[in-house]
Amino acid sequence: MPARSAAQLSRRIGQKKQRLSEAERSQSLPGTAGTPCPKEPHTGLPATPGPQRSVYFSGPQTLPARLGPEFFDQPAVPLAQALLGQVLARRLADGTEIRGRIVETEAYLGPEDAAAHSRGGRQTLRNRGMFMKPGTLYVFVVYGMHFCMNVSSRGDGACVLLRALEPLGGLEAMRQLRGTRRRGTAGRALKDRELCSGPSKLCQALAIDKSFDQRDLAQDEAVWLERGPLGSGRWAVVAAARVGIGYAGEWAQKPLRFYFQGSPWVSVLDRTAEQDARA
DNA sequence: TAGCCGATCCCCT
DNA sequence: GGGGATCGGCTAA
Repeated sequence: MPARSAAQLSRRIGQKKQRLSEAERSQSLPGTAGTPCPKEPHTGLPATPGPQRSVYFSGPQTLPARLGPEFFDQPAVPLAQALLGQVLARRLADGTEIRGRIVETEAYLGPEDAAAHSRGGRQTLRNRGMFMKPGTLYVFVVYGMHFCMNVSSRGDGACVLLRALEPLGGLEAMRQLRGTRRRGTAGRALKDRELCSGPSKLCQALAIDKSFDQRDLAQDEAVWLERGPLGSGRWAVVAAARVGIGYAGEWAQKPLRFYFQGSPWVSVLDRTAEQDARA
């Protein structure tokens, strides 16, 4: 199967990625508590101490860093690049807030893109979120058991897949959420690097499931995007082939995956693309 | 560390 | 009925 061999090749490349030094660990941001949502998962952890309300839902004195609809209203490629360095935030039912900096994305361009679920202009019940307004989430099930999270961009059927995060806050909640669905691995704590280094891993770590499909990232109270303190300015960005789409012919080779060069949090490295980026 | 491969089931044709 | 934007355990070296 071409897709499988491409994925395996990509994984081989990724397994060479550099070790994460302890010094590179990011410190957790202070958590905040908010209004629980009845159907949201609980981590079982006590809500982190701090202000009772998130700054994003508090009084007018606080200046929200939340990214609004205008941020998402750009084509898939620039949006995929602009998302790098921004912070994805999630508030669980028990008030625990989880944050991660986006370090890897993939652009899916719409009907002309043979790798996109919207290829050929096909619009189904499943992929409706791809055709909704920029900033709408498109969450789908892959391989029958994993979720992947996309953000729709400008352009019908175009979107950006979020592939990896650098965990910033709520790491213990992430670890717990990631641990609940793993088979036969009770006892082994996941390393920080294993929490969000993949599209389905980050969905697990942030408790993102199908119920988040078609939500508005610019409006939702349980998941939102914050402007990263550093943006993507201090990192070189690698443009590489997308992962796991070997079936897509020439589209499989197009450099529509973007990640921070040298980031230990990226899911799959592409050394060739990195050399091209340096040249 | 590299490579192999099974799990699992939704959604589309 | 079959494919799939993944993950992680197992084995060999």
